[in-house]
Amino acid sequence: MAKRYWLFKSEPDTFSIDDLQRAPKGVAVWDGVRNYQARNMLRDIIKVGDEVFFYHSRVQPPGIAGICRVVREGFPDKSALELSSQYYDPKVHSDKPVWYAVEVQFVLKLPKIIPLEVLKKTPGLQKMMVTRKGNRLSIQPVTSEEWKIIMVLMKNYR
DNA sequence: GCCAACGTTGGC
DNA sequence: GCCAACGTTGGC
Repeated sequence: MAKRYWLFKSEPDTFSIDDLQRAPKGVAVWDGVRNYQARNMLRDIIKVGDEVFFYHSRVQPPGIAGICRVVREGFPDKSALELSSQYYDPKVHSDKPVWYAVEVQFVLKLPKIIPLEVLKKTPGLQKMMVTRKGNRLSIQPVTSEEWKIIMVLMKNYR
């Protein structure tokens, strides 16, 4: 099976690449995803070893902040059951999970974010979800071609 | 902080 | 099952 690549969005005020780097062993649960399309990818498609661009949204500038790797495949997102969690979902019961999480491990942090504006201008990246207007999906597939292009771009940001 | 774009909800 | 209303995302 060919290796898969992804882009995960996070608001750094909630969870940033620095938070991931500081976590024990650089490992953290990627939870709180409450969108069915993203859920399906977390539950069914994303596998251990897949590589992920860590994207910071709702900051200036938004863009790719680093890389992480999937170390645990889809499992029920417990935050949906926790009343105190901002991700609590009253329609979820423990015997029938609705939402799923994965675990990721820190790989690298870029000294400088690769801004969305640069991604938009880079040939070969115009079809990426993240560069398209109005896209809100927080878990996005990235093609191996796009991954390669961004890895080359990255040399200017480290 | 604004607001366009999108996903979800719920009345019918 | 349609679709208007609503809530959320996220760039700007």
